[in-house]
Amino acid sequence: MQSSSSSTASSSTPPRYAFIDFMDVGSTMTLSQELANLTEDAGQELEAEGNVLFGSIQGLIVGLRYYTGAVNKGEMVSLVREPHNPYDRNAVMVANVYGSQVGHIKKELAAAMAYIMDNKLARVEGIVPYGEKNKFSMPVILTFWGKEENREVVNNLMIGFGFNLDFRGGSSQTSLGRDLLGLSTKLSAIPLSAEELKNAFDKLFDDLMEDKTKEMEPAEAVCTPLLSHQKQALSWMSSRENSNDLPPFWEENKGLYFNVLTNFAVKKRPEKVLGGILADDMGLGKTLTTIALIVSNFHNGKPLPLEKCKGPSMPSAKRKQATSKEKGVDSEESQESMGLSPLKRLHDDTVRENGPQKKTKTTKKKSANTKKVVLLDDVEFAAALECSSSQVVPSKKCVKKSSVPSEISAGSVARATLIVCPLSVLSNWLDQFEQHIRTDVTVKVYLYYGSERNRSVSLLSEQDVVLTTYNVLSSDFGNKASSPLHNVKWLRVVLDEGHVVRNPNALQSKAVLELQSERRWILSGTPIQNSLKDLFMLLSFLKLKPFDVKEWWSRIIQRPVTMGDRVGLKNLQALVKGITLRRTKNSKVGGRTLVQLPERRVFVQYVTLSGMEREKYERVKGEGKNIVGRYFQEGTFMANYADVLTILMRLRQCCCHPSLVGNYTAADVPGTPSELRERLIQKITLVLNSGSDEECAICLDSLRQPVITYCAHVFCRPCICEVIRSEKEQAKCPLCRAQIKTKELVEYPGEQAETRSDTGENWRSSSKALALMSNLLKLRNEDPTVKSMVVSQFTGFLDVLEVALREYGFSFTRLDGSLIQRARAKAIEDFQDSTPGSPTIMLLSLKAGGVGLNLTAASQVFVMDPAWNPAAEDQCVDRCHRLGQSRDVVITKFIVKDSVEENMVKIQKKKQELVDKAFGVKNSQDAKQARIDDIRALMEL
DNA sequence: ACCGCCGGGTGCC
DNA sequence: ACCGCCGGGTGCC
Repeated sequence: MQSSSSSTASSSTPPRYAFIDFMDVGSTMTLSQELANLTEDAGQELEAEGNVLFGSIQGLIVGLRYYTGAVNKGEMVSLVREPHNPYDRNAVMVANVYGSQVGHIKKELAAAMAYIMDNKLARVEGIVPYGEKNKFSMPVILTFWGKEENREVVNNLMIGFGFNLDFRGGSSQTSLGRDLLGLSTKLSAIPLSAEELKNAFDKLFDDLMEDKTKEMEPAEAVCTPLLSHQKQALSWMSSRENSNDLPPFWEENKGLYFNVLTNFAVKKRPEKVLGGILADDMGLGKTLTTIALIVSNFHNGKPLPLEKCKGPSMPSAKRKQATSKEKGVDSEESQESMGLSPLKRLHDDTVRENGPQKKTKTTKKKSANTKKVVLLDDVEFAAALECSSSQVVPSKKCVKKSSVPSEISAGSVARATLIVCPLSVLSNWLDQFEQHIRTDVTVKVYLYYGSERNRSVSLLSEQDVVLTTYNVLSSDFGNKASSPLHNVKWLRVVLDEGHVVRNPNALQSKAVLELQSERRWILSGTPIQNSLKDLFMLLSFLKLKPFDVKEWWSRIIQRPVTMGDRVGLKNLQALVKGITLRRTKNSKVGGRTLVQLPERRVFVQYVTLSGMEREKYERVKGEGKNIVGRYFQEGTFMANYADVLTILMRLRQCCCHPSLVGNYTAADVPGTPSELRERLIQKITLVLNSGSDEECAICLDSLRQPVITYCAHVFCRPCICEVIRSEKEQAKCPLCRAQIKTKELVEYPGEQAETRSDTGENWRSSSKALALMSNLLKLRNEDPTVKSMVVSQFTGFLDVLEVALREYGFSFTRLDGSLIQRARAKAIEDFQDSTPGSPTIMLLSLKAGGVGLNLTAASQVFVMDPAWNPAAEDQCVDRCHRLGQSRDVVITKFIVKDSVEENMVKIQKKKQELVDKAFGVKNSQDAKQARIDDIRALMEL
C-alpha cells in the first residue's frame, strides 16, 4: 500500500488555483496542461472543444425492433463503434440519451464512418429528426465534428464511400443547423457576447438562496446553536434529501415522465437525485451544517437514533481520548498513531470558530482521566466504544465485539455517512464533531485512515460517520483487491472541498463515482474552479442524468453555453439553481449580511538590495540571460522550459537571500545513467520546490507520488504507469513523445533531500529579512499579542528567517510541506493558542496547508515574495481573514526594487486586466507567444 | 416491411 | 428454362 506520508504534501494542497500559471493568471490552464496541449496528441481523448463542424448527412438507424431504446422527435442519440460485432466489424451502435440501445447505423454508412471514428478524425453525433414511431428503422441526422485540419480527409473518405457531407446544416443560422448543434431556436438566435457570457458565468453560483429561507432546527444532539443561515441550509439540505420531486427538467404528464431538455419520455418515474451542492463561502459553517444534517435527517425525516451515554454526562471527546489511551495500554501497535495522530491531538484542542460554549483543556483532561478508570471496569462498554469512536482498535476485536443494539444496525437500512475530504481538513472534521455534538450522546465516527484502518464492510456500515481522505479512497480503489468503502451501501456520501475532484479521468474521480449511496453531497466554497467543465464532474457524482455522461453534458449544456446560446445558459442556470445552495460573505438574510468580516488592507513595501546582494543578483541574472537568450536563438525555448523556470526561480531566490542560490547546473550534459539519475533527481526536486505547485499533465491534479521521466517531465507515478501499461512498448511521454519505460522513472526522494542552504552558523542577513524583522519588532513593541503569518515560496528562505527570529527572541512555529500531518496539526494548534507565551509567528510555505486551514490567530500577513499567481496569495491570506477573525487584517508584501519581482508584479497586473476584460480562451499559439513574451520581459531580454 | 431481397416454383395466351 | 415472372418467406449489425 502506498504510504500515507508520501501523499501528505500534495493532498493537503487542493489545487484551488493553478499556482504556476504565471503567463495567464486566471485562465483555465496550468503550465503542464498547456505544454500538453502544445504537444500534439497528448493522449487526451478527442474533446469536443475546439472542434469545428464538418457537415452533416442523413442516415438510417436500422434494427429498431431488436432493441428497447426509444427516441422521440428531435432527440439526440449517441453513436458508438462496435469493432467486435460478429456480423460487421464496422458496426456503429446507436443509443439514446439514457443509454438504451436504439439500433445500428445501416451498414453501408457504418462502413464509411468506422474508419473516421476509429481514427478520431471526427466525432459523429446523431439527432433523430422524425420517424420516432417507426418500427423497423428511423432516419438520423449525423453531424461530423473535428479539427479543422481533418476536414478535408474526412470529406474525401465519405465521398469515397459515396456520401457527401452536406454543409448547409453547419451555419447555425438555420433552425435545422441550430438543432443539430443542440442549440435552441425558440428564444433568440442572437448569441451571447463574450462579456455577457462571462457575466452570466460569474453569476452562476451567486447567491442561490431565494426561496431557500425556510429554517429548520437541528436535532437535540447538536449542542451548538445554529445561525439563521445555517438553519436555512439545514432545512434546504433536508428537503433535498427527503424530496419526492422529480429531478430537474422532468415533468409528469398523464402517467408519462417527460424530460423537457432531451425530449425523452418514460413510463417509469426517473430516479430521484437526493442531495446537491452546498457551495457556501468558506467560513459560513458548511461543516457544522453538514453535521447537523447527519444527526437530524435520518430516514423518514427523523433524527439519527443515537446511543445515550451511560452514567453522568461524559463528553464524547473525553471518551475518545480515554479509549485511545487505554488502547495504548493493551496494544502492541504503537506506530499505529502515525496516521491517526490528528485525532489524538484534537482532543486537546481548544475551541476554535463558532464556539459559544467553550470547553477548556483542563476540564477535558480531568474528566478523561476519571473516565479511563470507569472504562476499565466496564469491559462491555469499552468494547462498544472502541468500535464507535476509537479508530485505533485492531480489526478482529472490533468486528467480534461490535454489538450495536440498534434496530437499524441490521444492515437492511443504510445508516452510515461517508465523508471524504482532503487530508488537511481531516482533523477539522473530528474537531467539529466533538465540538458540536452534545456530550451525552455518541455519534459513532470512524476515521478510516492510516495503515491500521479497519476494512470490515460490516463495521463500516454500522458507523454513523466514516471519515476518510481522497487519497485513501482512491488508493483503496486502485488496489484491485476489493475496496471496503465501495462495498458499503452508504446512506449519504459527502465530498468535502468537492472541487478537488474535477478531472473525470483521474483515479480519485472514478473512485468517488463508484461509491454506492442513497444521498450525495458536495461541499465546496468554489464549485467551479476554472471553467464550466468542472461542473460536469459534480453532476456526474450526483448522478444527475443524463448530465453524468460526458457526451450529453457537452451536447446539451457545455457546447450550447460556450457558443453563446441563451437557452443553453438558461438551462444551465436552472440546473445549478435546482441543486445548489450558495451564500457568500456578502449575502443578506433579512437585510443583514451573514457574517461581518473585519477589514483587510494590503501594503507593498519596496526593498532595496544591498551592494553585495545586487552584485550577486546581477551575476545570476547575467548567466540566466545568456542561457535563456541562447534557447531563444536556438528555438529550443519550450523544450528547455524546466531550465528556464529554474533560472527564474534562482533570480527570485536572490531577491530573498543570496545564500539560497546554489551553483548553476542546467547546462550540464547528462552522461551515464547514474549521472542522469542524479540530474533528474535534482530537477524534480527543483520543480517541486519551486513553489509553482506543478500539476501532473495526465490527471491535471497536484502531483501525487511524483516521478520524473528520462525526458525530464514530472508526473504522478500512478498516472504515468497507467499510460505505460496501456501503451505497452509503444509508451511515449505525454509531453514530448519520447519513449518511456516504467523502470526508467525516477522517484522524488522527498523534501529531506532538499539541500539546506548554508544558514545556521553562517547566518548573514538579507535586505528582505531585515525589512521583515523591523516590521515584526515594531509590531511587538506596539502590541506583543499580535500574531503574524510570514509566507514564502522558498522553504530555504524560511530557514534563514528562523535564525533571525531566534536571534531576536521571537517564539514561532512553522508549517511547510515537509511536516507530517501530526506535526502540521501541532504547529497550527500552537499558533492558534492564545495563552501568553504562545508563538506569535507562523512561518508558512505558500504551498503548504490547504484551503481549510484556519489561522485566524494571525492578523498580520507578510508575503515575502510574489507568487506567479496572485490568487495563491489571496488564498493564503484567506486563511486568517475568515470567520473567527476579530482584528483587522494587514497584509504586507515585500517587493525588491529593480528585480524580477517587480516585473512579475507588472505582468500580474497586466494579466489581471486582461482577465477582467474578456472571458474568451485564447488559442494555444497566442498563449505560447504570450508566455515567451513574458519571459522575455521577466529576463529583460 | 404498404418495402427490397432471396430463392424456389414455374413457364403462351 | 443457361431466361423472366410470380408470390411466399423473410428481415440489423
